[in-house]
Amino acid sequence: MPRVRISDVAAAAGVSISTVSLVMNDRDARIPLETQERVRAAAAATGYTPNSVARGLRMQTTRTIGLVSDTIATTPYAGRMLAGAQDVAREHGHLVILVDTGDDAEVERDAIRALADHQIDALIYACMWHRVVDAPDHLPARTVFLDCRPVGGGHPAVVPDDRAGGATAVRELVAAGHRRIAFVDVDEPNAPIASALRLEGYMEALREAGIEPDPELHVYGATTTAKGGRSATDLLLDLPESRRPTALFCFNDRMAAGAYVAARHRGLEIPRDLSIIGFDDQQLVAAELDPPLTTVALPHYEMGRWATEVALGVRTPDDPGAVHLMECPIIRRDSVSPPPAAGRDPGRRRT
Amino acid sequence: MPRVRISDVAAAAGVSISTVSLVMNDRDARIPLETQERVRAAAAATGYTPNSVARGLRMQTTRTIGLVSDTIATTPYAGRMLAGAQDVAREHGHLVILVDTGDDAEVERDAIRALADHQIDALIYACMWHRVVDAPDHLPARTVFLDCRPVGGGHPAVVPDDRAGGATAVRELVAAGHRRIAFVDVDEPNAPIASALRLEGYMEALREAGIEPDPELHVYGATTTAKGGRSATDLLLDLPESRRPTALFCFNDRMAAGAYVAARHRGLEIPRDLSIIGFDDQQLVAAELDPPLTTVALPHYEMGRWATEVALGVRTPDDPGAVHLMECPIIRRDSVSPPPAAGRDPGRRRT
DNA sequence: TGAATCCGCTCAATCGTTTTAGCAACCACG
DNA sequence: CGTGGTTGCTAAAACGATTGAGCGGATTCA
Repeated sequence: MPRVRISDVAAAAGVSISTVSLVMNDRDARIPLETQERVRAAAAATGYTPNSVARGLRMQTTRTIGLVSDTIATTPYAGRMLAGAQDVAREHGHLVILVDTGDDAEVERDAIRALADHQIDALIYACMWHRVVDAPDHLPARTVFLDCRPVGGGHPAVVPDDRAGGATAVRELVAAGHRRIAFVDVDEPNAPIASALRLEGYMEALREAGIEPDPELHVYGATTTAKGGRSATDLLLDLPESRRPTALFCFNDRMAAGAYVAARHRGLEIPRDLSIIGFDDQQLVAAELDPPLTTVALPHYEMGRWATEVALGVRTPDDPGAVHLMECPIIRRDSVSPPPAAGRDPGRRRT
Repeated sequence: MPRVRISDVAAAAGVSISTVSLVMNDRDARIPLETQERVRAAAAATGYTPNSVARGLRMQTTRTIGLVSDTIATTPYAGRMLAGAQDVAREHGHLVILVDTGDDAEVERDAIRALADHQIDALIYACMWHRVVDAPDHLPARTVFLDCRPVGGGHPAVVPDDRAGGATAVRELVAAGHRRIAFVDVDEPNAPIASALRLEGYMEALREAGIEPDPELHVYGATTTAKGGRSATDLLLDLPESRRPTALFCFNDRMAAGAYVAARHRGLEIPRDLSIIGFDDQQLVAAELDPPLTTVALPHYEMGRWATEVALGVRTPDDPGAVHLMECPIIRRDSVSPPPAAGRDPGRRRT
């Protein structure tokens, strides 16, 4: 059976189409309550709900927002951004049209055009991880960048405060009493921008604590995977005992997982013999590690909310030109403890 | 600046709106090439692309599909289903409007209505994991179920073939020479339907191999997490040596990860002393485990494709009433080997 | 008493397309 | 020269809503 239209309601209520529209959107206070009741009753009886396409054409607003991303929806990393975006959209009666481009520029261009053709009210341009992007030319006026930042600026953007997050992580280790703190970094040809930022935070926190950074303690893995973390950690643990770190700040949780296996292979117990802190708070790895990993969370949900709120115009950035930095909170689990007492054998063998 | 409309193109080309529409959709062969060229040139010059909302109103098809799910997009488990759905949608010029309901029935109802109001061409009702669902009443005619199946039937549905997948896993272990194969199951109050199905497959493969199922080897964890897997595995490894299994088929990869830690705590080496096979092929866990886990993959991507293809009408199910079962392929990594030679000490200590 | 205001509603235009019916000019044919 | 068919295009009616202008009657006010 076909959808019921406003004309059906009008017929049922014995009034004109205009009247139905007026009462449904209560746009005209002059219509007496009795008539209003009649119209509402007819609408309810027929099960009428307005056709959003027709309304979209007339009103020039579709109550939809587009969200293009490289691979957010289809990879397990940043889904919480979507949750934030969707929640805000729902709260304001909007729907979100999602396109994952798989990082293909042509797909992306086509997608943005298709979205514009569909008259989306706003566009969110999102990345899976913090990047600075060379954004396409013809973006809608209402575009906001999520977890990335356009080279030229010109649109609101929100990214995690990786620098501050790095500092937070290192401060946590300092507070536990560590002085020899390593940074397990990544050495990819195009390392993520977060790498440099977290390093800055690391340096900052060391400086704050009056610790002289030891270049020897800044090591690199080839990739951001467990494998990369493991090989980098091996470098550290190969150091003579006195120069070895007592704590590791790993670029991310996966690398931290690799650090766990490197430590375990030498019979080191975490956190007794070695404290480890990660970054990202990836549930599947951080929470499942043994012991569960203390880490700094990427505020994906909050960033998704922020971006959508400004896209919808319900929030205005303090400084519309600037990139909004979102705080990365620390998630305390069980991989950090005070360093082994100086001079004590860190324990070659498990009991 | 406002969008360019078809009337702008018509003016630029010096023809009527009808003509422009006709050539853009090449709907009338009678228009001479010369005029066609002129129109196309004008369209290109002005940068015209048709307004999909207006077209949607006129054509009664919006070239969008709705995808409602419990929490697919926002959790790291089943994102590949989205990838499959999106790829098919894109291949056919469609956009997908995504709503994660967070399993809230009211949100779900509202979302389905909102999608219907937006005149989606088809609806995909998806779940994060294989379930049989009590689907809402007023679903669009074109609805297909993805990774779940409506109690009453009535719509096409696709789910993984968990039974066959379970059999595949166990056959792999049998082929490696194992005879004492345990099933590390889950004992949640409402255990996933996949649990019973994979058990069936387990039984089937044992029977096939002429192995008498040993009830002692069917153990339960409290949850589908690593913790659950670990405690269930402990039960198995507490068994006297002669009754202990040489291989574990774990309900999923996370439980398999738990089995790894249980084994490691007893100094058992995988796969030398104990073979382990998982289910789901969750990248973040299966591939990162040490050694990488052999597992049976959930065909998320293919299911997403299938569902979307039938939703779009480009594929017709062989039996439209039946639930389509999608094959679960085995992913061989390094956690399965032949059992330790009979009588040999399985090795209490690492070398 | 005449003008102004209010009441309760409806008319008709509009949003930007697609598509059917058909007009005017021309040609061919008997 | 009338008829019929083609060619090249256009007018106008949808699609389903929203909304400003307006209409006829009753009431109020000067």
